[in-house]
Amino acid sequence: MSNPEQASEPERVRAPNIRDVARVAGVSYQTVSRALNDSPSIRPETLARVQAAIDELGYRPNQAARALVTSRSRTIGVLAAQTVHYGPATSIQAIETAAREAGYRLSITNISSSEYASIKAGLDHLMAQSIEALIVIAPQVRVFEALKDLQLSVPFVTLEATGLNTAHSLWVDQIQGARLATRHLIDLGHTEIMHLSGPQDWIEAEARMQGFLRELGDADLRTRAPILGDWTAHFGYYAGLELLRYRDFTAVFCGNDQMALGFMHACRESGLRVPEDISVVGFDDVPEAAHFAPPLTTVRQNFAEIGRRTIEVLLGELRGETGLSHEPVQPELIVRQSTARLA
Amino acid sequence: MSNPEQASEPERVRAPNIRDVARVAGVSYQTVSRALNDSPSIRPETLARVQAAIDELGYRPNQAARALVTSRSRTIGVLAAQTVHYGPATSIQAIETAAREAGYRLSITNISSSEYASIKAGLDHLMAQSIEALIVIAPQVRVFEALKDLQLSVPFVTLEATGLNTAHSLWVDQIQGARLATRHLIDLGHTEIMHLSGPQDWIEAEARMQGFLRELGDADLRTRAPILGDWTAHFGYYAGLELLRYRDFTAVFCGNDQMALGFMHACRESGLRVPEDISVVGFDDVPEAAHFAPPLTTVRQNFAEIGRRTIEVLLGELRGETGLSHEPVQPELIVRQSTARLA
DNA sequence: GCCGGTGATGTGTACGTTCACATCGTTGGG
DNA sequence: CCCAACGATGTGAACGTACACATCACCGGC
Repeated sequence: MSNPEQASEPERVRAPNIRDVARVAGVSYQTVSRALNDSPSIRPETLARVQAAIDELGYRPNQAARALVTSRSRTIGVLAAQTVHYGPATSIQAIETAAREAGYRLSITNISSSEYASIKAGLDHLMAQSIEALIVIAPQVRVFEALKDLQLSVPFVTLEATGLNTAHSLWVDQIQGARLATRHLIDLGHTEIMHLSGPQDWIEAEARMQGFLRELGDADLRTRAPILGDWTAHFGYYAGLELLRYRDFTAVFCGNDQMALGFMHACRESGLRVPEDISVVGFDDVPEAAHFAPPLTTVRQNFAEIGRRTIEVLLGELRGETGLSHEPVQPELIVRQSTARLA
Repeated sequence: MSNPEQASEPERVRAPNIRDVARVAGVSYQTVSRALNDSPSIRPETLARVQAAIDELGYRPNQAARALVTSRSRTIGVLAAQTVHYGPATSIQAIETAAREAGYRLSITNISSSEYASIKAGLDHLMAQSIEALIVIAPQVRVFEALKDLQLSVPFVTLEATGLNTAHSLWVDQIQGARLATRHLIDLGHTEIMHLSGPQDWIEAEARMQGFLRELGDADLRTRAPILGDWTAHFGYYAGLELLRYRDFTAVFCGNDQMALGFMHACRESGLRVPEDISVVGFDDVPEAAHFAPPLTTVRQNFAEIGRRTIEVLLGELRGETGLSHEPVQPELIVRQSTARLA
C-alpha cells in the first residue's frame, strides 16, 4: 500500500518528467535540470548519463512548467492582416524560421477587418498568451491606437513602415522604393503619371504614396490625387476600367503587383497595349510578376531579409540591448517589359 | 515586518494572480477559479464581484499555469510547406480563425525542404510544445513516414488529400476536380492533352494526376506521362518553352494556377495564342487568375471551407467524438477564357 | 595538517492554476 | 422537528520546472 511504485496498475500514462530521468540516470532532478540548460558545472560523464536516460525515456521538457517558473513564454506574437498576400506571407515565414532557430515560437493572429474592435480583440488574444514581443503586419495606424489603450508593455516591431517610429520599426525604405519607380517613369519621358495606392491606414501604402508625390514634386510635374485601393487585383481592374475612359495619363505606378495585374487586364479590355500605350510599374516583385503579360517592371523588396532582421532586432531588445541599428532594407527596381519610353 | 502588504517598497511588478483577485473580491481563490471557468455553482452576485475585481486589477489568466495543471496546451500544431502559396495560406488563415474562436492557438512550423530530416525536425519542434493535435500541409508522403518514427500520439489531419487515409484526412475531392478540368478539355474536342503536375510526394499532386489519367482513360484517349513540376510559375514557364518546341498537343491541364501562368507566358513567347492555339486549365482559382492574360479557366477550391472543417473535425476528435463524417469538399470548375473549342 | 576555496551535486521552495475533497448554511420531506 | 441532500464556497495538494541555497569532496598553500 505504501509503495506507489508497484507497476501492477496500468495507471494512466504520464509523460516522464525530470524526476523520472533523474531516477534512471541515478542523479538528482536538479542535475537533470542543469543538463537541460547546459550549465557549465556538470561533469561530461554525468551529462552523458543524463542524456542517455533522456533518450531512453523519450523525455521532453514541459514547456508550460518551464514558462510558469521562468515567466518567459518564449512566444512572439504576430498581429497580421492580409497574410494571403505574398509580402506578409514571405515575411512571416522568414520570421518563423528565424524565431524557431532562436528558440522562440510564433503565435499568429489574423485580424479579419481593420475595425478598431477587431484589432483590439486580436491584440487581446495575443496578450492573453503572455507574448514576450509583438510584431505588427497590419494597418498600423489603427493598431497604434489600440496599443495605447492596452498599455502594452512588450517590445514591438512593425514591418515595412516609414521610419517615422524609428524606435519600434524595422523597415524597408518604401519611400525610396516608390521614388525609384516614379523616377523610372519620369526618365522614360512620362509626365502624366497616376498612382493606385493601398489603403490609407496601411503605413506602407502611405509611404509609397509619399515617395511618389515627392519624386513628382522634385521633377516639377503635376501631382494628381492617388486612387485609394485595397491591394487586390480586382480593385486594380475596376479602377483601371474607370480611369482608362478618360486616359489623361500615360503611366501608372501601382501600390503592389496584384493591383498592377488587374490594371493591365483593364488595359487589354480597353484596347490599350502595355507598354506601348500605357506604362505600368508594380511594387513587391511577387514571383509571378515575371510571368505577367507583359512581365512586370516592379520594385523588389527582400521580404525574407526583413523577416530575419525583425527577429534579430526583437531578440536584441529582449536581451536588453538598446540602440540597435535599424537600418532600412533597401529596395531594388526590377525593370521588365511593362514600361517603355513615351512615344 | 510581518505584513508583506505594505506598499512602501516598489517591489518588482508582478502580474496579478487569482489570489490577488480573490483578496479584492473578498472570496477564496477557488471561487475566482470557478468564475473563470464558468462553473454552474456560483451565485451571479459573487460572479459579478469577482468580475469587478478582475477588471480592476487587469487580471489575465496565466496560460502556462493552466496548461501545467490541466496538461492541455490548447495548441494545435501546423506543419506547413509553401505557405506563401495561395492555397495553403488561405487554409491556414481560416484554420487560425476557427481555432481561435474555439479557444485554441496555432503553432505553425515551416519546413524548408522536403528532406526527411527537415520534416522530422519540424515535427519534433511541434511535439516539444505538447500540441494537442496536428495539421499537415506539406508533402504528406514523407511526413507520414516521420510520424511513424516519432510514434506520435495526437490526432492529426491532413489537408487536401485523396481520401486514401480517410481516418485522418479532410479533403477536397482533388481527383474529382482534376476530372472536371480534363473532361472540360475533352468536351471542347481536345484529344492530345498534357499535364503539368506538382511534386510527386505531395498527395494532392498525385490525386490531380490520378484524376487526369482516369478521365483520359475513360474517354479512351492516349495518356502521356505527366511532367513533374514544383508548383511555381517559373517551372511552368521553362517546361512550357521546352514542350512547345514539339507542340504535339493542343491543351494543358496544369496542377495549379501559378504553373498555368508560367505556361501561358511560354506560349506568348513561342508565338502561340491562348486559347486559339492552346487551351490551358489551372487549379486553385487564386484571386489573380481572373486577371491573367487571358483570364484562366481553373478549378476552384474553397480553401476557407477546408480550414473551417479541419478545425471542426479536429475539435470533435479532441472531445472524443468519433466517426465524424469527413465528406469531401466539392471543387468547382470555373470556365474563363483560356480554353476554347478545338478548331 | 588545517583551512579557505572551488567544482559538482543535492534539497527546499516558488511559480499560478485546477482538481479532489471538506465544510458550511439552507431547504425540504418524513 | 430532525436529518439528508444540495448548493455555494473554502482548503490542501499537485502539475514540472528553475532558482537560491546547502552540502560534500577534493585541492593547494601556508
